[in-house]
Amino acid sequence: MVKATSTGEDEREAAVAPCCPPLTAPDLPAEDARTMATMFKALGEPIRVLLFNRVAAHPDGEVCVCDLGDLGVGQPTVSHHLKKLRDAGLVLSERRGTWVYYRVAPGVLARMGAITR
Amino acid sequence: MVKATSTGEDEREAAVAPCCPPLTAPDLPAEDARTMATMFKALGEPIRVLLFNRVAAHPDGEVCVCDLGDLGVGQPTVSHHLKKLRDAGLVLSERRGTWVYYRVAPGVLARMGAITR
DNA sequence: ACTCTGCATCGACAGATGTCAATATCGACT
DNA sequence: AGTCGATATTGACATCTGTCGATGCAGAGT
Repeated sequence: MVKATSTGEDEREAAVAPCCPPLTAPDLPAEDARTMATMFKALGEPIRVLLFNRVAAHPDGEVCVCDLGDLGVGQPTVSHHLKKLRDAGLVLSERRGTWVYYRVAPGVLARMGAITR
Repeated sequence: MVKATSTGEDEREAAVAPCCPPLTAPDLPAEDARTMATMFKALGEPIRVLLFNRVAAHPDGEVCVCDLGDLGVGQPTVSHHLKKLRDAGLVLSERRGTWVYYRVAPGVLARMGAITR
């Protein structure tokens, strides 16, 4: 039932919605600029880039948080960054028993690929 | 002679360099993560997305700063954001007489397109 | 030399952000 | 119920960031 860990309900960060003409098309609307900035901002941190990479590159399409410990920061910090990625709409999380799994939100990779198209 | 307005010489922001396997490839090196985060961070602001779009989408391949005034913030703020884009290696600037022109730095669009490849 | 115009820089300030230690929460298992 | 392990949340702190007004500076034109 993939409940997307409703944690970020009080975080109005304008998640990464349907979204956006290419960055190189004329007259990008201000609203699209905000949407794109939300996505870029979420990835504007080395640790979050690494986290997203671990999630996106995993063969199973998802990663257990318990496998994300070796990034040089503490557990609360990892959790904090995962929340940022969630609030930006880049990843979804699901609790299964003791562990929590993260996956890339649908459409995100496609939208990234469309940035320069 | 495109001098790239040497203003950002004291800003060690690790510009966007050659750079990087796709975000979706396994085991992204931490250094590449830092490089990519630099790029994302620079675009993690609505006004900078708009500025970059104005530059990237312009038919002449460059834009005069004098044509970037209608973004809802003051002139010093526009200048500040342009500097961020410069320091991140996303754009180059050149003074010609009274005006300053910005263009997308070579290779930047290609690297953006390669993010999901 | 003086003035004007375009853009960059400086100084200040409020608000956002990354980090950690401490604590809470949620499941699983006795 | 009670404990334990895995994540999330809270509170505090230092640092970073966006914005503005004021100022500096370079080129053009008089």
